[in-house]
This record gives sequence, C-alpha cells and structure tokens, in this order.
Amino acid sequence: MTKRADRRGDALSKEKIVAAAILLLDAEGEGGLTFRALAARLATGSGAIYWHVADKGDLLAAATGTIITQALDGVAPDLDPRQGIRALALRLFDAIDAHPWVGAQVSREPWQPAMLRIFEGIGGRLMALGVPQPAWFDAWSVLVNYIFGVAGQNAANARLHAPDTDRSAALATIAARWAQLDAAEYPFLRQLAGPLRDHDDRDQFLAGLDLILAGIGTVR
Amino acid sequence: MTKRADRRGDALSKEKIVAAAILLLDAEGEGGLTFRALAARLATGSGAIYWHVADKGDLLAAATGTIITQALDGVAPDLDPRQGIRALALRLFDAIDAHPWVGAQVSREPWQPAMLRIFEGIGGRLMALGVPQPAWFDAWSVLVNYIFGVAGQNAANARLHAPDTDRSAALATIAARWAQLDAAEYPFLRQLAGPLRDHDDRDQFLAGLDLILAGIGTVR
DNA sequence: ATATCAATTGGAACGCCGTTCCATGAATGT
DNA sequence: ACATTCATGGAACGGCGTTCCAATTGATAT
Repeated sequence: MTKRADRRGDALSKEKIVAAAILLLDAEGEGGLTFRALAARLATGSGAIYWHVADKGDLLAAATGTIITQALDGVAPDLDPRQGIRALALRLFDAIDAHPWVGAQVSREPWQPAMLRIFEGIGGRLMALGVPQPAWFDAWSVLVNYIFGVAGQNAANARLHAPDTDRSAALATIAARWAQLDAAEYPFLRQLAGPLRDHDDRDQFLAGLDLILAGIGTVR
Repeated sequence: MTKRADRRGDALSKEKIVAAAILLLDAEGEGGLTFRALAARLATGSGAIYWHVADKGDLLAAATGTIITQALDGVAPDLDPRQGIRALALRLFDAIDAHPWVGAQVSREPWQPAMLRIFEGIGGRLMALGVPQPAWFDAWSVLVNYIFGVAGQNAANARLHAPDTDRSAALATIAARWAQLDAAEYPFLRQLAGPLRDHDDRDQFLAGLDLILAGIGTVR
C-alpha cells in the first residue's frame, strides 16, 4: 500500500504549501500572504491549496508551528534550570525576531503541541529551580505572559514599520521627540530618551527576564 | 467667526464616528467594525466617514485612544508609588478586559499621547520608588512589556472565543486536557491543570505584576 | 433676497481578499 | 477496460477598504 505522497514528485502537500507561505510571509510581511500569491508561487490554483489546508487560520497556525518547533529543537537540554529558561526564551525571541509575523499568531493557538512544549519547558525548569509549589502557577504565568507579550510587541513593531526601515533611525526619531517633551509633565521620559536610543531589543528582553527571575527568586 | 461644528446638530464629526465605532467593536468584536456597518449605524455613506477619518487605522487608533484616556483618568493620583503602579496597571487591565479589541491596537501607536501618559506614569513612579537610575530603563521596560503583553494575550483570547462563550467552561476543557497529558513528558502541566481551571485572570495579572516589582526591588 | 462658493454628504464603483464550486485530469483497484 | 477515488486549477461569489464624484447644504458677499 504505497503512500500516495510521491505519486508525482511535484505534487502539492501541506508541507510544501506551508514552506511557501513562510517564504511569502518573511518576504512581504503579514499582509503578503494571500491565497492568490501563494497559488501563483506554487503554480497552481487556490482550490488545490484548499484541498490540503482548511483555511487561512489553519495555514498560519501550521506556519507558526513550524517556526516554533524549529526554535525549540535548538535549545540545549543540559543547562541548569535558570540558563535553560533563558535559552528557551532567547530561542523564541530570535525566532520571532527573524519571523515577526509569528508574534501575532503565537498566542492564538494555545493548544498546539509546540505551545505545550514551551509551557512545559518553562514550568519544568521552574520546578527544578526550587520554586515552592504554591508559587508555581504565578511564576509560570508571569514568565509565559512576558515572553509572549514581548513577542506580540515585536510583531506590532514589525507591522508598524516597513520591512526594510532603518530601526536605529526610527528609534532616534522617537528618542528625539521624547527628549523635547515638557520637562514638568514628562520628567521620566526625557531621561529615558538616551537609553531608548541606544538599547538593543534582545539585551533588553533578557534584562527583563532576569528581573522577573529575580522576583521569582524572592519567593521562599 | 463661529466654528462650523454645530451648524447642524446632527452633523457628523470624528467624535460621533469614534463613539459609534466603539459601540460596534464592543458589540461585534474586532471583525464587526466595517465602514459599511458604521455608515448604516450613522445613517450616512462611507464617503462621508472618510471626510472625517483618514482610514481604518486612524479610526482604530482614535477609538483606542479614547478608551485608554478614560482608563487613565480614573487613576487616583495620591497613591504611594507601588500602589500607583498597581492601580495604573489594573485600570488598563480592566479597560482592555471590557474592550478586548483595544489590546490588539494598543502597541501599534506608541506615539499617541495616551501612550506617553502610561509610559510616564510607570516611569515616574519607578523613580519615586527609589529604583537606582542605571536600572530605570530595564525596570520600566519589563513593566511596560508585561502590561501590554498581557493586554495582547487578552485580545487574542477574546478573538479566539466567541464573545458570549463561557470562560470557565473553556478553561475547564483545557485543564481537563492538560490533566490527561503524558506524565513522563508533561509532569508540570499536569500539576498546573488545577490552578489553571480555578484561576482568575485579574488576580493572576496582579500576582505577576507583584513578582516583577519584587524583582525590581532586588536591584540596589 | 439672491448668487456664489467651499464644505460636506451619500452612495456607486474599483480592486483585492478569503472562500466555494465544479469541470477536468491523473492514479489506482478490479 | 472500466469505475472510482484523489487531486487539481481556475471561475465565480460576497464582502471588505478605499476612491470618486454628483448632489446638497450652509455661510458669505452683494
């Protein structure tokens, strides 16, 4: 009973469709994924795509799952719990930095296997870290919310600027505006203009994660 | 030179359009806001709306700004810094809980006056809290990311379930699935099923916020 | 009062989207 | 060889954001 997958080498398959969708999303951004563009790229019609994929949500979920799974597979398994959480979070950050559209999708499919792996990856390491059981849920929840929250922010920023905009120029513009705010009304933001201009998103993400881990560490 | 605003009492205005848009968004969810539905509700045509509003993004930004500004106006100004941050965060949480579509929009317009008020509201209180200056940016950034991150999650959840779905039933379903996960692969999530089923989103948000504040408190 | 003119309106029309439908072609079982 | 199932590609549908424009309204000048 030969599987019908390779009756023809050039046959469509969900994998090929998802791969093409990822290329399209990376190249054109969230709005670039349309069934017409996808059909053109795959040299087929939209009906053929719908044979393999339920709808656009299904397609986005599959594409997101692919990226997330790849990211998770790269996490070294033999780190101590704290470094393990940092490594897991950073892999996710980097994956979403490279594919910003993932950030907008990731929270919508909390039952996906890839999500469960993340949830367990965080939680298991919290147990290993010695967090007392009554605090497990709070600690897990704040970490997950932070990690996915930053992901969503990144996605929003990517949607905001064109894919090729100069990030440091945009940042400098905002910083300049903050520096000129009224001193009586916005004393803090004026001070923040400098750090905002010079910061690195990835370092900043990690610094926040460490602050949260420090907070979790105070629970005894 | 009389302003032309009330030449006619029933004249269109950006305020009236935004108010109708908010009603529509609250009643029908994010997909419910269309220019056709809006025009029908205002008994006019889409062209008339475009005279007052640049495009759909402008409309959503204005609606979001309205909700956020209302929420901020309710924060008592005379609280100690820590309670002030909690109060500010809770007002935002409640506003987005009541209008979930705000959560998806809020990060897209970081230059809006309402956003600046939030940013300064958090930062100013961090200064008052005695956080040392080198840590200001990290502490501010983790708080802002967490608050807006949870907002985005709420929006995603609201998009996921129909507006009238029973939240506790949906939660119980997920919890039941987690409780049946493979014990070797998902030891943590199995333990988490109970707390997940019983938790309250608002309390959970606040618990996470307190953990982050505890982490910020360790910086000396 | 009337003429003039810019501000404003309402709705038709355009192009694109996700999705559905279906006539056709290709592989397989008998 | 046929019948059957799987798979394809493209036409067609309804709805969206947006643009366009003829008609109307109200303020102003005469």
